[in-house]
Amino acid sequence: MNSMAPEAPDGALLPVPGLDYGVLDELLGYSLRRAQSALYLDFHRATASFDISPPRFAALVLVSRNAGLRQQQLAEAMGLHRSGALRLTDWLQERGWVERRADPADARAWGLHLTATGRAALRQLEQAVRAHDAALMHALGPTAGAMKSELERLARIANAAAQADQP
Amino acid sequence: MNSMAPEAPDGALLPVPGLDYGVLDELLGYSLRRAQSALYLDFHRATASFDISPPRFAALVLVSRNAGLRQQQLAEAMGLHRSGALRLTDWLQERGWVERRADPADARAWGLHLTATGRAALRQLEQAVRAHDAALMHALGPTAGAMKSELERLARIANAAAQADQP
DNA sequence: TATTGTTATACTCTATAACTATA
DNA sequence: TATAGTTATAGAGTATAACAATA
Repeated sequence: MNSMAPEAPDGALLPVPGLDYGVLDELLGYSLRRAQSALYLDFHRATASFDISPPRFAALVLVSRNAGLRQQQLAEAMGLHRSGALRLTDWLQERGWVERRADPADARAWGLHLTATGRAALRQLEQAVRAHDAALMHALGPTAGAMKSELERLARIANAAAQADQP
Repeated sequence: MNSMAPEAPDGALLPVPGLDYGVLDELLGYSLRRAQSALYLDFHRATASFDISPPRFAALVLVSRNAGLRQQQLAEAMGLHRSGALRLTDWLQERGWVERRADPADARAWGLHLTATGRAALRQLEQAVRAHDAALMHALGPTAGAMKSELERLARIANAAAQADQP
């Protein structure tokens, strides 16, 4: 294996015949985890020629579509602490894909911008990721669109539940 | 915050109004990621009084339902490298929830067993996790069962896609 | 030779805490 | 006083590689 991509799990999170999964088999959450694991492995396969990961890809897209984005905004968009957005930005900048420019409106902040190299990388990556996703939706068949909507609804429901007892 | 639970993400992976998500909004994979993020946060909230995480809970359930499980089998069931199963087992053993006993059939292997403390912890945890999951399924409404089946189908499809070009 | 487990190491992804500069 | 970013540190969750003991 000579890919430089981040380490993927060693194997699939598939039910092993003969093992008793107890409550796990009854949980919606565990089904979601199994699906997430499988999609992550396939994302990894589809982007194996790039040194990328889902959060790195998402950050690249967000910067490309929102030129001048600040690190704090990137953190909010990705559900991260600001220190996490900083590390992600460092990584993208080291690869020459993103640059920090002074923000004219606030001397504390950086505006993030794609470089020409970053735009070229994103063009290729986006094609690979779109193909990977389209293949999955095609294999799912006519219910794929409904599934995507239901996942969005589930995300809203679970976010509301998670925040219900936070201050 | 005085929970000892592992660090949860700082915030929700929710769409931020005014930001352009580009291709991300079109991807089934990103919808799944948003749902997974929200469920993870809610799992964390539901188990905040325990020092637990989804993989630790899954490992505890697997050991409880398959007494004498070997570390290698735990790794396979969870899609991990054997070194990951070792660390998970170390963690469960340090807390006194699981013990390693000599495997009578193979002197290289350990058989993993729940302790009385582990059984008591699992009883409480399983109750909290079941309640968390049932609340989500209830909020989803009559389509919840179908959603779970569709997630299982998606996992099978994506696993097949991921393995299609592996040797 | 192949398998089980261990040790040592490394990298990603996340956090917290204490700090600086600016608002 | 609050916010944007940085630095230093930590820990979970993964991996790889080299090793010992056993099959």
